[in-house]
Amino acid sequence: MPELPEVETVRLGLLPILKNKCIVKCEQRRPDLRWPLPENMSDRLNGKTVNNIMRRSKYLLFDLSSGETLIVHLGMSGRLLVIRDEIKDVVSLASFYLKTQNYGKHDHIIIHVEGGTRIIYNDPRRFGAMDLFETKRIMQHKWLNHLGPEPLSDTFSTQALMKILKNRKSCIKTALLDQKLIAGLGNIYVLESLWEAGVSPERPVNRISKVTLERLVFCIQRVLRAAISLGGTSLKDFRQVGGDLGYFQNKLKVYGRDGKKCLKLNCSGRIKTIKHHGRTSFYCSHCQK
DNA sequence: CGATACACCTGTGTGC
DNA sequence: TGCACACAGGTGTATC
Repeated sequence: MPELPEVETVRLGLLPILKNKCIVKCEQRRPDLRWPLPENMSDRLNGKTVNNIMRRSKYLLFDLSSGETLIVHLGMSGRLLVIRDEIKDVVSLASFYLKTQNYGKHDHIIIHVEGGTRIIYNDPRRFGAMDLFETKRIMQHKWLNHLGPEPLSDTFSTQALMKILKNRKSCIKTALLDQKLIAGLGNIYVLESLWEAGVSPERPVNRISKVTLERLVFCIQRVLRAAISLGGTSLKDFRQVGGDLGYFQNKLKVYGRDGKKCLKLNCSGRIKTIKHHGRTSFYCSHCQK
């Protein structure tokens, strides 16, 4: 679910709350998410300060004062939510106690930060994952070491994309979803970018001109930037850290618009769906070639 | 190596 | 109302 813009939205939301703050307690309400949680996670987090929060692809990287980095992936349904507890008097102390007893079914990990703030990791499907790894070698971690360029960094360009796609035979949609070719795109933003660029998801990568690839690079970056600026896309599960929805779902041009009129200027087509490898593509066969 | 099928989970919506 | 089934933003692994 959360693609690059959603993960970046979470990062930006957590940064002012966690940067240079000390973790005072970590509650684990189950031993695993998609995989087992890191060994002794509580002990390795307690008393550590969050120096910074970075992002690589769809992974959040919490740089800790211990020399380790906490890696978090939200999977399909993961959320990080901030709860601010203000303990001022006896009444709030009582409500604080009540709230701590009142976690939801899928609140799996609760990180308490100095000052009474809690970060809750909630994930119904548990496709998310966490790990702790030495910060100095963080990019060698098995979840990160094969990732392609960040689409919003200067390592990504038409030249880079041409090189990445060279000698491939797959269709462009499959290629753009492949994290080792380009990092951070998922089903929504791949389809939005392809619509914007006028390229069919089924177009074989070896039959795309340089000019078209140039347009595609531009469209990918434009869509991602626009989505980040609106706090990501909330179709179902995604929330910003304060619980607010993102707003980019109101700007989607093809995703989820099956049977509706294509929004491209002067295009008379209708949005169709096709299945690739178990994943739905939305596109307009009239203006996407 | 590249492409594909499947697995991991729960919640929700649809059709009967 | 109940039940079966399809489907959902992701990604590692096994297989050819």
